[in-house]
Amino acid sequence: MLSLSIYKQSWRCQYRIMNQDKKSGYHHGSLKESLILHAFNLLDEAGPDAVTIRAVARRAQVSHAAPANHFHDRTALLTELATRLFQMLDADVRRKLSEAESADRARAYMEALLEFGLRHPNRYLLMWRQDLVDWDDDALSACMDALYDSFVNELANLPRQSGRDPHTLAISLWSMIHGYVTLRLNGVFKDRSDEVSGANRAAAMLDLMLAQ
Amino acid sequence: MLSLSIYKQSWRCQYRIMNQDKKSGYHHGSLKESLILHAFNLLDEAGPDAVTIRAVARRAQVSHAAPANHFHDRTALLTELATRLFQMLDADVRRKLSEAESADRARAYMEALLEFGLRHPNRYLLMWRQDLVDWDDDALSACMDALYDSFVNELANLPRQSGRDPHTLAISLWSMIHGYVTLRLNGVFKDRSDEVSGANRAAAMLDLMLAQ
DNA sequence: CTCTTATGTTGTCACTGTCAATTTACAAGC
DNA sequence: GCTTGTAAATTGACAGTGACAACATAAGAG
Repeated sequence: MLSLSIYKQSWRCQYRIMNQDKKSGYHHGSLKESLILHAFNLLDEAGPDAVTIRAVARRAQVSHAAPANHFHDRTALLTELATRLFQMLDADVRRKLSEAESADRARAYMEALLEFGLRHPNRYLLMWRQDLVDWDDDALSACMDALYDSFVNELANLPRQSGRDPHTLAISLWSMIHGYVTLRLNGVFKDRSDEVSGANRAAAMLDLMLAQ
Repeated sequence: MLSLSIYKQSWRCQYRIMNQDKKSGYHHGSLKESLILHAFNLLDEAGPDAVTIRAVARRAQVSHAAPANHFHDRTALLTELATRLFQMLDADVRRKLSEAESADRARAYMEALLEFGLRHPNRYLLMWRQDLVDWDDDALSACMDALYDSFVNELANLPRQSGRDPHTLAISLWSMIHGYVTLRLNGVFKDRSDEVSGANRAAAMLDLMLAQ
């Protein structure tokens, strides 16, 4: 019976790997992750509004009510996506920080935020859609808090900015980058004032704020 | 016959005034304006998502398909709202400008934007919802352009900023205020760092940018 | 008075989120 | 091995949405 149990176990494992995305039988095996995967694809392809419960279920080749077992709400699904996106952003920040020289650590934060937004427009838009995402969710707000707190910390350690309130500086910088990305993704700067390279514009903006 | 025409004209006028919001007979009389009025009410009460064609039609006491005669789309209705909101914002800016001293004219712009956003959260959110509003609409983009251009103009005339690129300065300032308002409306700064008064925080942020 | 057009009406379709009732798979206890 | 319970999927339904089509009526022009 032991061997049987082991066999079952390994079969289950193989089943899960093989059916990462396909259903063979009544149960899916790893539906939750599959739903998230397809939700991200839909998000990237067609924006937050396209990420409907039923569309995601269709892509996972599963009935329209199946996702309810894993996500109570549509909001719950989108909040899960947003939480993971904040984690991805955090990873980007850490990568940039590890490469940055000590003087440019604050800049690395801002650049990570900017690049993330410009590289994945729909993902960035979802992260800040208050009406789609539950900001009271513990996991989500924990990710947000961690990101913000480490940024404030970085700014407080900046030698030249010692006289300034780090919160004011943090909120100013964050607001500026976030505002710029948001306006740009919304097409406001489309053809205005040769808005070719967001990175160049943002660099000039950061110069305005940091270098003095 | 001339007198008849005049009589008809005045009767029509009176009819329109009397039935600003009520229908008496088959035709409404001034449905388009009534729809816009109720759409603004819905927007203020419950946000952009609550402004559905059918909900607006119900409030105007009219059938669900009636609005189609005045707005081809839901997008068309929301674009009309956004256009008017940009005009209101423009009026606010002009009012603030007329009160401002010459040194603080750029600041007046930013304060108008900030106050508009914090005073009318749902209106502000709608104005920047790329997925709900048609940014290629001529009337809308004309309003946007006028607002931005006059702001750049104001910054270019600032004596102390003569060495800087006015576009970079304009985009930086606009992005910062827009980002701050957006993040604040989304509840990001809810209890973080004593975010009590948006005006105070914003004043400190503007000091960071302008006063040096 | 008649004809046209603008502005309403009802009805329908496909889609959505959410719920209820049902069916199946899996695991644990005997 | 068999039963039993629970997790995870199914179908079906409901109300709400935007959009369209077919139709009705009112207003105005000739």
